Amino acid sequence: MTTNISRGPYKPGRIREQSRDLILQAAEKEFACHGFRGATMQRIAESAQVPKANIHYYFTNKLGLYGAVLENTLKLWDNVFNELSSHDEPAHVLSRYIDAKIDFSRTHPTASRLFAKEMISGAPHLSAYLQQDYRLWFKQRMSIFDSWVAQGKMDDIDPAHVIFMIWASTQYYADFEPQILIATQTPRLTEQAFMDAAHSIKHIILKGCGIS
Amino acid sequence: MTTNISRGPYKPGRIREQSRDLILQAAEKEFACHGFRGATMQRIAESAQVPKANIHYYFTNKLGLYGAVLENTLKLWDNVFNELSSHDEPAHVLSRYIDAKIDFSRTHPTASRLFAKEMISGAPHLSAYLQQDYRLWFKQRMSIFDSWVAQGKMDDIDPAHVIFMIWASTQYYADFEPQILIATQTPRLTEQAFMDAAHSIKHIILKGCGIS
DNA sequence: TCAATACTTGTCATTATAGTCAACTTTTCA
DNA sequence: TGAAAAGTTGACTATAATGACAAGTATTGA
Repeated sequence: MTTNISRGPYKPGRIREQSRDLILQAAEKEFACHGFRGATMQRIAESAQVPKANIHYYFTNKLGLYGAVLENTLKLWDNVFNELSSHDEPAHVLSRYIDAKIDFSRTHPTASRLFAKEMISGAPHLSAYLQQDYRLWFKQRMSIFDSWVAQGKMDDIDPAHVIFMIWASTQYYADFEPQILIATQTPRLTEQAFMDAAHSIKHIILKGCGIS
Repeated sequence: MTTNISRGPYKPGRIREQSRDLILQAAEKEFACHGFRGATMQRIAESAQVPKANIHYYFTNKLGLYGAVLENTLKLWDNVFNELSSHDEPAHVLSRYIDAKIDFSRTHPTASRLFAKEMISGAPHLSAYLQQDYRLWFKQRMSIFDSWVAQGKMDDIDPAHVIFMIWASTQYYADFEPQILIATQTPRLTEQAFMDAAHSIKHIILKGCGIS
């Protein structure tokens, strides 16, 4: 960098933040596509258009970089998780949640894929996260479903499977995009395609659970 | 090998077949866990308990080995694909298909994960396959669904999304096993757990599609 | 039995990868 | 403005990866 024109006024830590973000973005793509082992620092550097040594200035090593990428990604996931709130009718709550999940698949496909790759590999770097917030979240949402069942607002289905079905169906549109594109013979997934998907998923899940 | 005791009578090509299988099995695990780039020939060799050079005797190179693994895996997939037949009532056909898919997730989790990893990476090694059999299969099944809709046997839902939902929901139990185990607080997925999953998925899909 | 074929494997060459380092440039702030 | 801090980067090292090869062993069938 020889100029500071397009960056606004300099503040301490500002360059740091920007460079880190640039590298993190490139790393997310590379890790999502090739996994932890398959990704290379050289390719990440090329993708971010910085020398490889620059990455090591901001991140201790490959694992540290991966950890930072994961941390970034988990923050996004948490936001979507929290869309599934309790203080409402099941139809409304689930509709909102499915919409939010599909929207996440549309706007953050690489984050979804990164998470999926990590899971398929046995989640070796996510145990800490999964053991804490995630389990609590899951437990709480399960009890919401249970109360709906008790109130006769939905069929008596194991809530876990309902949640898994929502997760699976919505993430599919990010993770398995190539398969969908070839099946549907379209060059890319349009916003309309995501809306259609959300509509179908909502129809099947709500009606399938006996929620009116 | 110094003996032939446990192998039965020798026939030309028999050793070849056995050694290839041994290596292919180890390779499937390694590729499923770490992807093409992340897998190493050395680890595959150790897992198969053969010297690395032995792998190169049976397979031209890493890509050739990966191709052989993929080919093996796709044969398994095709068998399950063909479970979705047309000559029956939708409830029966879809039930059978969901059962077959869940059964595949239970009995061939690594095959499922291998396929998932390949898809998430953009399916760089599957284009040939996806462009041929797969598209035809998909088209044909879509028209079956369309006829069901026309006959009033199911709701007017885009069949593509129904198929994607079935694929996503059933494969989830193989691909995202760690997430499920931690959520449900169980050490492993039992056969009963798979049966419960199939039951819930069938309930939601069938009822959700308005199939009686 | 024995030559031909099939299979095995230790060793090596080449390349690719993670990570280091010191020299250099840019930015800050007193 | 100028010294200190922050950031940049080319060149380097050590390690780990793919894959080649030749010398060996086992198996076959005539």
